[in-house]
Amino acid sequence: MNQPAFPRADGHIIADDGDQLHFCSTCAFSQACLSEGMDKRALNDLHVLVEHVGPLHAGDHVFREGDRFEAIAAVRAGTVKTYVIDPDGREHVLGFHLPGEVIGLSAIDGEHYPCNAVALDTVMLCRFSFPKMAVLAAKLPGLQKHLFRLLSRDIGRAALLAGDWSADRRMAAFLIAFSQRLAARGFSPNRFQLTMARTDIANYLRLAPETVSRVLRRFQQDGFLVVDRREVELVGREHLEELAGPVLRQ
Amino acid sequence: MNQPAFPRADGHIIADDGDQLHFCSTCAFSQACLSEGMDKRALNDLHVLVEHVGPLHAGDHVFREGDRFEAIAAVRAGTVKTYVIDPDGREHVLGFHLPGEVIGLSAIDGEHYPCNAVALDTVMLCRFSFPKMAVLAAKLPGLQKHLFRLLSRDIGRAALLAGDWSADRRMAAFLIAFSQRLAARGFSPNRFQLTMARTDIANYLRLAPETVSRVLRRFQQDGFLVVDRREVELVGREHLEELAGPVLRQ
DNA sequence: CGAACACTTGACAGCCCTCAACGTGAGTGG
DNA sequence: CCACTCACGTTGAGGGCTGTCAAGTGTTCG
Repeated sequence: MNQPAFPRADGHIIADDGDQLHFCSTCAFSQACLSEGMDKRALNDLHVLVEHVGPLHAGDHVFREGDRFEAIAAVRAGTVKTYVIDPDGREHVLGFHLPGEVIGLSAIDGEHYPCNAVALDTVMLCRFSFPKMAVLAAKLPGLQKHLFRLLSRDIGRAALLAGDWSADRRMAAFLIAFSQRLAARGFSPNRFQLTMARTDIANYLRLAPETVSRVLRRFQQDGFLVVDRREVELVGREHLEELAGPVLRQ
Repeated sequence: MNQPAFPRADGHIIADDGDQLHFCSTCAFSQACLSEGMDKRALNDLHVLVEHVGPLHAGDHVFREGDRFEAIAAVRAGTVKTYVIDPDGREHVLGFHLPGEVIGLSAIDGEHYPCNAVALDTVMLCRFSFPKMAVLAAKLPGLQKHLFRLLSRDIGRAALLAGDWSADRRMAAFLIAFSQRLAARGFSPNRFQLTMARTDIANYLRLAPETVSRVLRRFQQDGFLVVDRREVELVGREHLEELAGPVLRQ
């Protein structure tokens, strides 16, 4: 029996709400814990740490730069953008976080969050006190290993888009990576909604919004992509993958 | 009594060699362990994991992309460069690792190292089996916490140079960050040797080698810097820090 | 001493940013 | 229902930063 803890977010990507005895199926931790053969008691230890948060609405902040770091959170539904504002007032987008992904990891080293996290649409979160989770990780090798891997993965991910790639390659890499992450959660890989504004994509890819617009138009003219406002369809996926290959190292 | 396990690397930055009972004073782990009040037995547990490696010479690889991941390593002396080669044969430098810093963390998520690591000069390492270290981390909360922080720190560091900064800002940020890291290990902050080639700096900063050369020349003309081959002196440190500020978020 | 390599310097071009104007769609209030 | 507003997105013109290409200089090492 599934007893939602919060109202369902209409029209937004969400898998399930979990309940008192089960984790959300898309939870960043459930897989790790189940596959590591945790016993029921151990699983329950982790489960009681979960604090469901939400729904947050577009523009609501999950945390702000400088807030005291206490918890990491797994996105359960919606999209979260992490960003910083530089001294000139320019926004730098650090990442977009989809259901099943974890935010707040970069705050572990320090007392405070080093960036802002804002909901781009209706967002539901599973919040975990990090100190408590660390204590539990010492008792559950599977959980510890999973945390290490999550952290390690983000190091590699951050290095990805850091290369000096052309606007075309960066845009293609963004689309392919977004598609792959959606597919991993069971959503359609070739037709999906971009939940963020062009400006956000631009600030993430280190491009001007105008350049994002122009590249998307050219992709469409060349027949790789169909764009309708924020909805995209990857028609010529092979070509996009070829462009993205060097960036994503695939 | 200090009984070196390996010949000292002449002329290269090195603090001490550690011995059977003590860690190297610059070791990435010793601080954490000591400050967490580990008992002697615990400290010894960690100590027996250490495997001293070296000396490696310029051009020797610590590991190569695709090698099976087994261990992380703390640099004890010298400089290690991590890099990947893209399909077009271009080299992308992911980072430079100075004494006291740890390499291999990005490999934790996966069976194999995702990049190459090569010695730029004479390098000494302390090698730690990661599986064994993880087991120990479950017993030593201080060690676990330290590992989490090391990983978290690298996420933030990777995001730093990812921004779209001018060549001047990137170069200044590189110099200031390098200086700060040297200073943290007790070396001179304002006069030091760049242990890597201009091309390496360029591949790290996503610039052409010619641009690196031109920016350094201009910095010198403007009186912020004195450059003699690979030796640099930060004369106008304030101005460099001002340039680097937005990049380093300081 | 010669060769290979690292580095520097200059000329030129191209990618992408900036600036500006316009189009478009969603939400709002009359 | 419609006009209005405003944010978002698109399109065009022009320029600047930095990459590319080429040549020359300096240094190291066999």
